[in-house]
Order: sequence, then C-alpha cells, then structure tokens
Amino acid sequence: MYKVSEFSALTGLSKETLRYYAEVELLEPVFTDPSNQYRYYDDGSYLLALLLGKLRGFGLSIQEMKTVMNDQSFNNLEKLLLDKRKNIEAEIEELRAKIEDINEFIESGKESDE
Amino acid sequence: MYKVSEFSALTGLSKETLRYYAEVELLEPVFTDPSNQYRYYDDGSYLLALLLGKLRGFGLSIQEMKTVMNDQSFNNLEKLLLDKRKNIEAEIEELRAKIEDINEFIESGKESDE
DNA sequence: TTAAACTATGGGGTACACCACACAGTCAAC
DNA sequence: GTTGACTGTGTGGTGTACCCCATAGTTTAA
Repeated sequence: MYKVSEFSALTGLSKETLRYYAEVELLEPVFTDPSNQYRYYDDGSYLLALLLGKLRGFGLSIQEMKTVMNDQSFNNLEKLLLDKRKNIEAEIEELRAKIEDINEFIESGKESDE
Repeated sequence: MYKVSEFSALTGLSKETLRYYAEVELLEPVFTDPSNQYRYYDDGSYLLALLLGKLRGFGLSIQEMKTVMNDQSFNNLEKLLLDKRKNIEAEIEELRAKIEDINEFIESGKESDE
C-alpha cells in the first residue's frame, strides 16, 4: 500500500492529479483510512495509473477515461482509441486546410502588391 | 458610420466580440459619442474587421493580431503568418506522433491477447 | 408621446484539467 | 517528545476569447 507521495513518484501523476482523479472517481484509492482520510493505493492502482497516464497522452478526456475504467474488461478501449485516432486525423485535416488558407492569403497579398 | 448592430451584421463579428475587441484595443471604434458612449465604426474599420476575421480563422491569438494591427504597414503580417504556418505544421507532427503511439498501443495489446 | 428597439456597463459564466495555497491535523524518526 | 515531513480539506486561480444577463439609459418610428 502506497501513500500519495510515494504513489505519485511511482506513477508520475502529481499528488493534486491523484486527488483530482479520486474526486472525479476516475482512479479511487483502494483504501481510505477512516481515522485520518489518508488515501492508499496498491499495485493494481499502479497499473491503472500507468494506463491512465498513457491515455491522457493520447488525448483522452477524463470522461472518456472514465468510460474505459468503468468497463473492467476493457472491451471499449480499442474502439475508443480508434475513435480518438479518427478525431486526431480529422484535426490534422483541419490544420492542413488552415495552412492552405494561409498560403492562399499570402499569395493573394503578393499579387496585389505587384 | 455604423453602430454596433449594423457593423456586426456587416462583418460577421458578434456585438460582444466587437465590444471585446474595443476593450482589448484590438479594433477600436473610430468615434465614440461622448454623450452616450455609443461606438461607431466606418469603412476603414470594416476592412480591418474582415482582416481580423480571417486572421482569427488562421488561429492567431488576440495578442498576435494586436501586433499586426499596431504595424500599419503590415510588414510583420507575412512573417507572422509564416510563423503561424510553422506552428501548425509542428502541431500536425505532434498529432501524427500521437497516432503512432496509439497504433503501437493497440498493436501491443493485440499481441498480449494472443 | 410612447413603446419598441437599440445601446452601454458590470459582472458572472464557460470549458478543461488540474495547480497553488493556507490552515490544520497526523505521522515518523530521533 | 519534539520537530520536520507528510496528509487532508476547502477555496481560488489558470488561460482563452468570448457569451449571456440584468439593469438602465437612449434613440427612433409611428
């Protein structure tokens, strides 16, 4: 069982983030000491925390991560990741279009200069 | 001289946005009636407003647009746009890397399933 | 003249995922 | 037993570019 500081160091998630994740019920401590409210995590929490760190890196929102965590079988995970990938691809398309707009704008500026 | 509603309809910028742009000194009315604080815009404002709309679409921040507006010769404009384009390209790269991460994660999941 | 339509101001709210800080209780090592 | 390190809670702040609302004053058309 790890206390927050140790668990924070272990997982790379800040203490505040851990507290936040507990608050929003994304990653809850396995045990909370009723006498002092200290939160304790275990090795299972550790694996989940690593997963969460990865998913955050992929750009999943808290809500999305919650749906992943609420499905112990992780059946939804792949589907969610594929969706996320599609979203990212769409974002890339938008950015590409923006670049095109900028290019056109620059070009039109040059023409009217001459 | 246009009052806000008319000018808003003309430019596509909402009244609130116009007020905000006046507040942050991005696009100030050409005249403010001292008796009632009504703000008035003219055709010069119109052209600037169109430019601002475009620049917003390109993803320029208010601060960046201010630097553009503060340089009447618009000498900085092209440089700024090229910078912006570079930023967008970098963003695209990040997103691509994220997709790669996701792909790897999915693949590794499949392997360990079998 | 009166009512509808317009305008201004000030303030709060939004989304998101935390971070920071003050204060107080608690634990651990010596 | 004391001191320093740790923990909790509650609250406020962050950034960005606005949006929305209530209130109150103003203009305009009939």
